[in-house]
Amino acid sequence: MTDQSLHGRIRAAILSLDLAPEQRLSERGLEPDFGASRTPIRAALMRLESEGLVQRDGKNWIVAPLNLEEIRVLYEFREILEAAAVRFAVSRASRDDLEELRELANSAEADETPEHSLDAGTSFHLELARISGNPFLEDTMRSVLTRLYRTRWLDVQSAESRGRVHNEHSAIANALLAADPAAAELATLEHLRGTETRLEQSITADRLRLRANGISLRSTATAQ
Amino acid sequence: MTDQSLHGRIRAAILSLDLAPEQRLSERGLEPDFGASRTPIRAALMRLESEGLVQRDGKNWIVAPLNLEEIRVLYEFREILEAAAVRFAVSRASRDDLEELRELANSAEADETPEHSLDAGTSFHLELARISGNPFLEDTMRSVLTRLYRTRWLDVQSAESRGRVHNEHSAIANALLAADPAAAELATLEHLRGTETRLEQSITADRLRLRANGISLRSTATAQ
DNA sequence: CTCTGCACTGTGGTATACCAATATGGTATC
DNA sequence: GATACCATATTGGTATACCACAGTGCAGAG
Repeated sequence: MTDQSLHGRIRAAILSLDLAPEQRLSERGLEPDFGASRTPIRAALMRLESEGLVQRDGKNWIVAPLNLEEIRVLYEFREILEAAAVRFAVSRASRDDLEELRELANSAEADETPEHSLDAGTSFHLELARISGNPFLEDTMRSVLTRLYRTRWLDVQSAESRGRVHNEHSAIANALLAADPAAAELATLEHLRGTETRLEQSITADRLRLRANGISLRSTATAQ
Repeated sequence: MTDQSLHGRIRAAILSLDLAPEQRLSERGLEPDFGASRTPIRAALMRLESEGLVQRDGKNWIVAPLNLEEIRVLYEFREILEAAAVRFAVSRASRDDLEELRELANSAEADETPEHSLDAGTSFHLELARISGNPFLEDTMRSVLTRLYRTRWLDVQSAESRGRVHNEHSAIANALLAADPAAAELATLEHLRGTETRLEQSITADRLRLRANGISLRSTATAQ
C-alpha cells in the first residue's frame, strides 16, 4: 500500500484522512510538505482528480468531500459490478485462483487492526474482480473501492464488524469454490447491503465525533 | 462534439483517426500542431492517458492501439453496464426522459452520414445511462464508449448497418416506454451482440484496407 | 463611523530553461 | 567491410519565472 511516488504519497495522505475532506490544497503549499516542485505536484493532483480523490472548487483544489448520497450511489453501482464478477468467477476462475481468494478472506482474521482489515477487504474484492477475467471490470472495481475507502474506515472500527465482514467474505469464497453462482451472488449482495447498512449506522452514530475532528459529511451533491 | 480546449482538440484528432493508432507522440512535436507549449500539452496527454486514448510505450507517448481482445472485453463489460442501465431506467426514468430517448433513437434516421450516425449512437447510449439515475454508471459508460469509438467507425460505414442500429435503438426505447424490463434488457443484449458481431466481420473484411491506411489491429495485448 | 477604492498577496495557467537518459549516426579502427 | 565507440540530437522529467486574475485588507474620503 505504500507507494514511493509523489502521487502515491499524496494519495495515501488523503486515504488516511491526514488530508481532511474538503481541505483546500494549493500547489505551492504542497511543495514543502512533499519535497517536490509544482510541476510534479500539479501532475499528481490532476491524476488524483481523475481518481475522484481531489476536486476543483472553482479554480482551487480541494480534497474530495465525503458525501452520503455519493456513497449510496457507489454502493448501488458496486452491486452491479460485484454481481457480475462472481458470475464470471464461477465460470472462469481456476481452482488456484479461488483458493487464493479464500486465503485472502481468511488472512483478515489473523491481524485484527482496523487498517489491516480495511486493506485486506480491499484486496479480497480486487482479487475477486481480477479472477472474473475482465480487466475493465477490475479497473472499475478498483476505482469504486478507492472512492469508498475513506468512509470504510468507519466500518472497520469495531471488532464485531470486522468479524462479520470476515465471515461474509468466507461465505462468498466458499460459494465460489462450490461452483454455486446463485449462492455466491446472494452472499455477495448480502455482504454489500450489510456493509452499507452498518456504514450508514456508523455515520449517523459518529457524525458528531467526525465533526469534532474537522470532518463533515455532506448529504447532498457538492458540485456545480 | 467540437471542444475548443487543447485536450478536446487532441482527443478529436485521435477519435477521428487523424492521429493513427500506435503513432508516436512527442510533447515538443505537438507544440506546432496545436499551437501550445509543452506544459498544457503534457497535461492533455496525461488526461488522455487516463481516458485510455493515449498510452506510454516505455517513456514515450503513443496513440492507444486498436486491440481486438480489448474490444471483446469492452463489449462484455458493456453488456453488464447496459443491462443494469435499462433495468434502472424502467423503474426510475420519467416519461419525458424516455420520450427524449426515443427522440434520440429516431434522430439517427434523418441525417445518414456515418459520422452523424456514430455520434447519435453515442448520445443514445449515454442518455440511456443518464436516465438510469446512477452517475457512476453514466461515467463508466462514457469511458467505455470512448474507448470503443474508433472501432465503431467501421460499423457505421454501411447504410444497412446504420439502419439496423436505428431499428434496434428504437426497439429498446419502445420497450422502455412500455415499462417492460425483460424486453428492454433482451433488446439491449441483442443490439450489443449484433453490433459486436457486425464489427468483427467488418474488421476481418477491412483488415487489408485498414493496413493500407497505416492502421493495424492487434489481436493480443500490447501492454507493459 | 462607513464606504469606496487601491495596493498587495496568493492562486492557478503557461512558457521555458535545464537535466539525465537514450537513441542515433558517423567515424575511426581492426 | 565490419564493428566498436563517441559526439550529438531528441526525449521526457523537473524547476522556475512570468502572467493574469481574484480575494483581502487597509487607508483615505465622505
